[in-house]
Amino acid sequence: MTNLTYAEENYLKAIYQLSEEGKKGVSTNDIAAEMKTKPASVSDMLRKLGEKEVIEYRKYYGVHITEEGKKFALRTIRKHHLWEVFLVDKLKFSWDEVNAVADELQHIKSKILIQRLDEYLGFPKFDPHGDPIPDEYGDVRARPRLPLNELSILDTGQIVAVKDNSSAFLKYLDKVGAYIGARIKVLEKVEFDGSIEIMVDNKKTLFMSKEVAANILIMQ
Amino acid sequence: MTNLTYAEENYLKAIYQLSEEGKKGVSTNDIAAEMKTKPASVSDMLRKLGEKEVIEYRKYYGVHITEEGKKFALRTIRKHHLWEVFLVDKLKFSWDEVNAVADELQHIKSKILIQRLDEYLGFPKFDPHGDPIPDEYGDVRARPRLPLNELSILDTGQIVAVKDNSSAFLKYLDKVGAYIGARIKVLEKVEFDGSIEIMVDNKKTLFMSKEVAANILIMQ
DNA sequence: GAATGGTTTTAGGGTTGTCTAAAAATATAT
DNA sequence: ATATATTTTTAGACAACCCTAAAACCATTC
Repeated sequence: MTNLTYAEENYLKAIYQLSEEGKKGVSTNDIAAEMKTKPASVSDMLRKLGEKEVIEYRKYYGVHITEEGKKFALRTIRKHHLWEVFLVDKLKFSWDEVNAVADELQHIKSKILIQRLDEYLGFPKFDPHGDPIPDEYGDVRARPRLPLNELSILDTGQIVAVKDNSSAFLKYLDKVGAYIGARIKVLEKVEFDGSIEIMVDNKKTLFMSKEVAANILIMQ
Repeated sequence: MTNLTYAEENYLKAIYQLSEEGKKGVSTNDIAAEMKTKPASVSDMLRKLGEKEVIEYRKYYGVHITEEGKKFALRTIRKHHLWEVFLVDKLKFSWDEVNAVADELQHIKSKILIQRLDEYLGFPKFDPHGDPIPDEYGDVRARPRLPLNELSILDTGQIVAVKDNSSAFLKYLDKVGAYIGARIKVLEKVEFDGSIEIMVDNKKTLFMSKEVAANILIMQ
């Protein structure tokens, strides 16, 4: 049975999360940014993770996580989220304080510990940020998805899918930067025509018609 | 402010505990046995801990922990014990399952986490094994001490001091292996003369008169 | 006061994970 | 399609730990 070090667990979790956002192969640079490390270090680690067959690694062509790798990543994510629930529900941490501590706690290896903790917390399905907690088998109870035009002002969420898969529509989304995985926030809704203004990834604002918004699915 | 790695924290905790037992300098071999590692690795680590001034290290002459080092060790011990209480009281672990998990949990760095955990557990003063938990400032609420002859059959404890400090008495204790720090268990009490039979360190049994037992102080 | 036995340290090497600097490969633009 | 820019990988080093084998040291004993 493959055993991963703390660092490997962290990398794998990051790779899984990045690949869930974009759905395509994940780049060395992205991983380096996410892990706050240098691309050279990432290359090194990718080689190791490739040898352990938790990722599929083709030099210069980014990374895909394997089924085995997903299991490991989801296990770490499950532990991270359960500890977050513990910190908020039991120890009265505020939701913005928990991430750093959970980053350490997520590596504790005892399986029975996590089972007991899960039970103690009442088998929670979502963490304090609303992210779903994978179950023991790595299954995730997905949050309901809403068309973007049904959100209210100041609502936030993440683009998880599109209804219209026409190439023209996807091309448009690509151009404006509204990719799958983007974090959005509704800044303005125009009553007259239903068009909205959103903030994408806390970086740039974007206007779109009601028709476009209706085809973008948001997970809150 | 000095920062210690996980391994350094583990060594320091072991050194502190060994030095509490024997009161003299701690030997490289003893540390290696305690840490389940090799003497050569210990030498390496002692050099590092010496540089960080948490121990006083004279080559070939064993080790003394410094005041600074004690603080670190007590902090780790406090965390270890608090997590043990959490595992037993909240997650329903049995007292013999907790040590391995607590060995991992004791390294989690967040100060506020430990404060909140302490509060959540009701500021416990003793861990599930009866060992006292150092407070935030490293102070330990000592357990009441009893003369060995006042224990009952099957009572357990640890030799923490002797009343009679005569060299003859200490020599005798040394010879029979009843050193400070030894774990004892009362196996038999003879009504007639008050003499008792005890198990020392789960290794060997020992008979002693009431007079001798009365001079040995036990912490339960 | 030398020889012996046990303990401790040094020397040298392996793994994990990080870095900088330079080389190699890919992507983009004219 | 070739030059340029960007991304990614390799090379070489370093720190933290651990190991084995050999050397150095200490404490006895004769």
